[in-house]
Amino acid sequence: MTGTLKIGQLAKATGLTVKTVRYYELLRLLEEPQRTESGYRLYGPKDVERLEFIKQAKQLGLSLDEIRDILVLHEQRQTPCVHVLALLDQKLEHVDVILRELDEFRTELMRLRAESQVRLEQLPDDARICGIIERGVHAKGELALTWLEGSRKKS
Amino acid sequence: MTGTLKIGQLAKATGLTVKTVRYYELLRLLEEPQRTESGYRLYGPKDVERLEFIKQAKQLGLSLDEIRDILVLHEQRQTPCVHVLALLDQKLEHVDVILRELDEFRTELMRLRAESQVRLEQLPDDARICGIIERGVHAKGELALTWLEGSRKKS
DNA sequence: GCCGAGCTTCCACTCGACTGGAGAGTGTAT
DNA sequence: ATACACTCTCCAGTCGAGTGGAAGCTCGGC
Repeated sequence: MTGTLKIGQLAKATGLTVKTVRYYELLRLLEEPQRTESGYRLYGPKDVERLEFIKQAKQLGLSLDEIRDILVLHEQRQTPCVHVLALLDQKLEHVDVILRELDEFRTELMRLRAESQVRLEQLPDDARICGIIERGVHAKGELALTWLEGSRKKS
Repeated sequence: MTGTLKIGQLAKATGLTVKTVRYYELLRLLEEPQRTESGYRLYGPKDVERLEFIKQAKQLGLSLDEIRDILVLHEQRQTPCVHVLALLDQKLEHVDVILRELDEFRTELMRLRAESQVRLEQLPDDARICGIIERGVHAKGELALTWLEGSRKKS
């Protein structure tokens, strides 16, 4: 119990925000911390470690739900590694599918782009709305598209 | 104005739901339709065409906002093709970045997986929480990860 | 005259991982 | 004594593209 940190210090130490730390507690990713008399949360090095773990796991593409499952296994003194390995295999498969679809989609976009540049010169203005789009896309890539949409939030 | 369709028929014709059609109207992707005396929406072939256009554009990874912009250009009798071409170039660049990051991430996952399987045999139980995760990830792939997260909704 | 399908509006909810802000209490430096 | 930073709880909002459902018209057939 050396080094009791208040939430702001914990946040700074881990590079998260105070809000995020409290949010993780709400989702039971962190155990309920000790409190001062006045109700301030107090944290120790184990909490720093735990948050670092969570950050790493997020980097691996695990959801907070999945991370909590791992943490629960750990609390029950089980070794979550086998579980984690299966999870990673799943992610890998997932990534493979997206990679394949995205590559196909890329090819499609390239094709469309190349074709359209020719067309812009040849037929300037007889398309209904926009000939480029109306020429359409033949790749299916349901999954990849969903992700591309999702990606807009950060771009 | 031949072939006036009610909303359900339009939906069936385009493979969308009634709800979605009304939603697109709300977002001003469709013009306000004519109504019957009793208030039912009435659509014509131009609307079918417009919805097909929207579907195609979505397949190309455009957002409803982007699609509306294109449609507005069209309504102002401008040719949106040049605009669209720029948009597609942007998408393409976007996809390229994701592809690169995702590939890097895949490599990282593979490495971790391979390493971990060795480790599972060698050191069954001395990790803090889960050695696999704690060995960490060295690829950065901020963008790719965001998308992987986004992808969970459909999986 | 009545049933059911289809239409209307309006409001709320979904998903995930937060973020923003109000209003109140606490801790510390001047 | 007071300013200011920090903390507390609680509620609501964000993003995008819809979906769900209630309450109430309307249309067509029997």
